[in-house]
Amino acid sequence: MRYWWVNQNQTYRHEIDGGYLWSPKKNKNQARNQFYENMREVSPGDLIFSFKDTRIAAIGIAESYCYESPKPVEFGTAGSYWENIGWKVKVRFTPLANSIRPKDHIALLLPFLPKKYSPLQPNGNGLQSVYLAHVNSDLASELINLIGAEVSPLLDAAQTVQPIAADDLDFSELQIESEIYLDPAIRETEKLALVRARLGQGIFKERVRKIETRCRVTGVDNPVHLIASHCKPWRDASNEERLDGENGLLLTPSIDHLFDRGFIGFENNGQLIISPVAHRPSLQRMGIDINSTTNVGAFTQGQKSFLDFHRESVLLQVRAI
DNA sequence: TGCTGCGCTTT
DNA sequence: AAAGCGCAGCA
Repeated sequence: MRYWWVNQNQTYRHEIDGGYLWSPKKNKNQARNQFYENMREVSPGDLIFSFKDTRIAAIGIAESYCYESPKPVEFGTAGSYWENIGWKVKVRFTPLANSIRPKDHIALLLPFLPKKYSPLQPNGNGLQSVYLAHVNSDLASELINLIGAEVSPLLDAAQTVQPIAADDLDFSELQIESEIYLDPAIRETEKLALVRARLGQGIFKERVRKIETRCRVTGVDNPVHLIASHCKPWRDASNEERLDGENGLLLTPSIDHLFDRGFIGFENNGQLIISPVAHRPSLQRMGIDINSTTNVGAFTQGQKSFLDFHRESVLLQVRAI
């Protein structure tokens, strides 16, 4: 289990009631933001300290991994400068009776604050620049001690969390699909091709097959068992990119799932990347060698640019700068 | 609501 | 070095 700290002054009510965390992917100026990147490394069962009005007002238990999701409409004017597509994690929050004020205990906490990306200033005040900060286990123990007995049942609950799937991904894709159907500017044949491309079939798959011959991970080469998986996801791509053969890999269904949801990825040199949040035993049962490094071979120039997007925007891993 | 602040990234 | 940015804190 890992521990996190979330600043929720502006969105506390929405996120607590809605049972989620949401962040943009990038700053307004497209700069990288470590506190948004951290969303990608949350796992079901992680414990989240919710900070609001100078206090830790609630504790959350993550119930899903991170996934791409549109900005919640209920935010209204809060964070109006945030881009429309961001990261979401499902969380069950429990408000605290003893909502401690970290500043009152800063002498105790100070030794455990990290040098970088700390959620607190040395004087105990919060920081506007923080959204989701990592909390090391020493700091977490101190906070849990200060809050007291009401944390125990939450810690127990965290041990037995049943991970929830990212159900609103389907919803937003179906929304895009109906927009395609209604668009008079798209020919009927292309509409069909675009819809089939979402499922990794049709013209898109035929185009991918001109570049790829087998599942890079399992080696399966019978097209019956292969799905054309998008490197730049269908929901993020332009219509042209949705049908671009360079934007696809032929994968068996379980590998397609792992790649689509960011549990695995590929370096441009062909090296398989395994996300730190992935459940290793499951990956092994899906036929991935988790004990040694795997190289799946070279990619074309076009594939590399789509794989850049996948690592940057889908893979559940905080990348080095 | 607006003013000040700090830690971080980018130029 | 300097500017830009952000789920803070305070009046």
